[in-house]
Amino acid sequence: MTIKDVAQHSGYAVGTVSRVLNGHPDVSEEARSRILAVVEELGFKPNSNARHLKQRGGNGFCILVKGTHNMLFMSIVEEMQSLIKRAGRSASVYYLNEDDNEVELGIQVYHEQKPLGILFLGGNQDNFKDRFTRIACPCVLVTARADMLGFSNLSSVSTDDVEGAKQAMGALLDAGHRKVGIIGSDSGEITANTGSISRLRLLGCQKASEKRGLTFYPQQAVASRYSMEGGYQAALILLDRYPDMTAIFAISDVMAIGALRAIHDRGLRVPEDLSLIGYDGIEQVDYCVPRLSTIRQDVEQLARRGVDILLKQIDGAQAVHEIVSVAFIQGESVRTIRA
Amino acid sequence: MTIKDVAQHSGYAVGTVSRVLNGHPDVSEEARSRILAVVEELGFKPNSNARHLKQRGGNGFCILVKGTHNMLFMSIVEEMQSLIKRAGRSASVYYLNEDDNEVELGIQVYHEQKPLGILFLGGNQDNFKDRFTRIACPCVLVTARADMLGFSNLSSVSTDDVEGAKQAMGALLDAGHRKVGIIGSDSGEITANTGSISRLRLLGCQKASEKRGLTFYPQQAVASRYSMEGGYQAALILLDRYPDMTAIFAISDVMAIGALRAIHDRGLRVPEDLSLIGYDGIEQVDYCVPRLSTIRQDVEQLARRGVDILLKQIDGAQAVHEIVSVAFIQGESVRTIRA
DNA sequence: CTGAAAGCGCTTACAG
DNA sequence: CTGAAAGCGCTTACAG
Repeated sequence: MTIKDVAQHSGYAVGTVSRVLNGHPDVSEEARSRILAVVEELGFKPNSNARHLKQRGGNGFCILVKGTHNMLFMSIVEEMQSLIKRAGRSASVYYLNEDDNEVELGIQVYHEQKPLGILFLGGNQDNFKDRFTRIACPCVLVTARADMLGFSNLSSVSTDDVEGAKQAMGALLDAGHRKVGIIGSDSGEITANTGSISRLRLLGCQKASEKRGLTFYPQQAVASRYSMEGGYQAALILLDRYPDMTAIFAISDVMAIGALRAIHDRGLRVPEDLSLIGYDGIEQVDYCVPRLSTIRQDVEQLARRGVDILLKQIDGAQAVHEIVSVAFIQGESVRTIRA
Repeated sequence: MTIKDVAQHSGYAVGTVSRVLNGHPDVSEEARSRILAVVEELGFKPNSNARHLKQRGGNGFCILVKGTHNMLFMSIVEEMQSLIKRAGRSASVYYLNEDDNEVELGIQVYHEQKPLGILFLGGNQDNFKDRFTRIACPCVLVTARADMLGFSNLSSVSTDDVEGAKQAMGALLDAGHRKVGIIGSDSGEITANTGSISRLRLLGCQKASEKRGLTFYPQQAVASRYSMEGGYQAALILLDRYPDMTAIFAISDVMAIGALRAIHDRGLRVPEDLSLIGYDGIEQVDYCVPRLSTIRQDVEQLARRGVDILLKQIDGAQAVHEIVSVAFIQGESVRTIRA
């Protein structure tokens, strides 16, 4: 069943059928209705491979998600899909592991699907630096910054990780905590010149401390994967290492949830014995006992701005770099202690 | 950058390049290495549209996931992706809401991508009954049954929902509970002739009760969405309705997690005041306080069998219908009470 | 407004 | 083992 059959059945040439199918204006009403009738009758569906071969490229978006168990990303994907649908386009989603290279997958997808644009949820600066030049379609990196990468076809929408962590750490410090353990994901040098989210958040911790005239020791931080199990293990390490610790800041909620259980398993209680604060604002924190305090990333904004910017870029706009604000969410997991 | 460029640079004809690219055996080692070197050097990527045009259809799989926040499905998808990759194929994933029609999306995807096969994670019998005939490629429905649907290109891999629920309910009854509330998703008639997972699980509850000479009242069950919030609200309703209830069985873990918080908010404790058991075996139950007892669905088996069956079907095998066993996982959320 | 024809980038019999 | 050529199903200048 091809366009040729439709041509035959309708008495028109394949070119005319193609024009009707693509809604070109220069076709007679008669031809249009006759052909459409045949299409309907035969149940004809155009072969998209053939179509795209000529049109050089697909008409959908790709969303590459780094981290298969990341609840925050899940929510963003969901939101993005409905936005993309509303814009009359389609999207296919690819997942990859935290440790895999999203840019390599991007290159592959770019060539296989020839998408209109790609949305990266999460990403590592180094991967982009190395190989992103291989991707020539409009792209947006979401939740991580890309401004200092300087690619003309790569925008970014991120949250202010330094500020968010500053707020989280600040909340603990202001509640009187002085011995704060941190569950991070990366124990490299703390600097703003790197895109590592973990480091940016550690930098926020440092700033919050210094602002209050306190010293921040990078050694307070333990590395962990972005998972409940990772948080669980990291919390155990912290508990062993710092017996006088009174609070933990986990740089993601899933880690915090793991930590919550670890603390419980050590016979301690949150917040009575130990305060705990997470980061991300995933739905699940509201169902924890105690409800976790956290820094909420605005899922809706991240999704909306990401899709919006990509759409504009496809229409020829320049790459832009936006930062979406974060908000402190008060839970039940932080106790105020007296000096 | 096309296969033609590679041919030119390597000094071979396009046909030979194509054969190398596709791993055909009848190429000299010399040609192979020379061509591969050029491919590498030029960074050539074949145009999959052109490739598929000839091959009549895509070479990848599609995974349609019903429910964007379903942790169980997330895990299955993850597992499937690595299996598909290992089989030398690719997969793109599409998410749709719990209430949307997966078969309609399937039809769309079927025409747009011409996939080798489609994996449905979750699905509603009625949707399949109505429109599945429009999909002509091999398909597998995972976690729901399709045996009584009788489509020749639709296999299924499911778990024994009746048996699983029977075990869950049985565990509560054997622990001495007599007033058991149920959080389901569907309040229709309980029968085995429907594919509704909720109803099958309710049927399991009924069987567990009757086996012990107890009467089961469908009114014990309250409907809920498959979400934490749904479970939270449903638990509140149950708590109001059955003040003498001593246990709750939620037919999914996410519902159970919501219920856990609801019970806490009513000033009750699990398992001291109320026992609780979930279903699915998602990772998160292990980090709850208390750790939730649940029925574990074998994610790995579901994924492995699903992909396997699809692969075989693509090679011409008939549709099959398999059932993967479930296991009771002992947590800390069920208390034994004396009569 | 419509048709005939070239061409998209690849695969695959068919010769040799 | 390799090349030349036909053809996959569609789109789109180019004529008319």
